[in-house]
Amino acid sequence: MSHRHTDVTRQVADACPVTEVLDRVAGKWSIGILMAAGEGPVRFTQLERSLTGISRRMLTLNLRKLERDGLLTRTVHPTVPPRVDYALTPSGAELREALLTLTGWARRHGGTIAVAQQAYDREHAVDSGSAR
Amino acid sequence: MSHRHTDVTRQVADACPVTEVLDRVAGKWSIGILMAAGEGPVRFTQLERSLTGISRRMLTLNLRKLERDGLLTRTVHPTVPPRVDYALTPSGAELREALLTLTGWARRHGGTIAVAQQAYDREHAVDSGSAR
DNA sequence: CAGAATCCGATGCGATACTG
DNA sequence: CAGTATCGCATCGGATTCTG
Repeated sequence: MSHRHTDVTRQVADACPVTEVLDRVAGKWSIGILMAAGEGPVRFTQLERSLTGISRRMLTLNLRKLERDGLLTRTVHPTVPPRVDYALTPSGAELREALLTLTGWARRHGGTIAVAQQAYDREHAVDSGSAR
Repeated sequence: MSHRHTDVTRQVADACPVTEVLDRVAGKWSIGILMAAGEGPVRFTQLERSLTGISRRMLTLNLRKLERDGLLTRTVHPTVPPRVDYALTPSGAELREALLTLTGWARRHGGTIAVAQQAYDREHAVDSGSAR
């Protein structure tokens, strides 16, 4: 992986820096992690339990990515057993605030969407038109 | 594709409906489309030009997905040549508002992130420690 | 406890060609 | 103009195994 910027995507990013930024929140877990980390310094296992269903692999990868983007800090306590705390940076905290607006919408319209989907599916199903 | 809810993910969605909703904004283009569609009724080609770099395929797929979610409407004018207008629904418009908060953050911190990444890469590079 | 490494299936997305 | 259909690569993400 390293630090490639997906060469092609870059051209788009030039015209729309927003897209580039959003790409790093696009993952399946990124947002959840930022949310969970907002409650203050959190440990690895803590996050693992908050994000029900996440694998160690993905947690680590996303954590590293967010750290690289300067959205959260990783503090290693040289104890035994090892202990690592994750906390949002100022930028990360601001992002989390912005995301709250989004999750707020999600809570308000989550049900609405499910209904809309079912209506759509009923209408666009293998339907012979108005047969029924 | 149809309407599978990725059985496993469902369990997570139950605990966190937010995740489920965010999944439909997670794509590379969804957000851009919602933004572009916010300016009022927009035509297919219009969108295609706004979202620099998008392929017809992805535009269509995302459009259909958003329509299915009840976030935008698709109006076909039976003329020749055909003409189709896309417009946000009330839900979609609200989502767009929420996303503005996010894109606002993006604009403020886009540069910050790039810097953070480079600093991170310099520090975590194939570095032999303090040799330098 | 907090990872790193590897394997592998599922999905995203782009390029291209065809259509009403 | 506004799609649809098919192909193929790249990335995402899960399961498993090994380590300091």
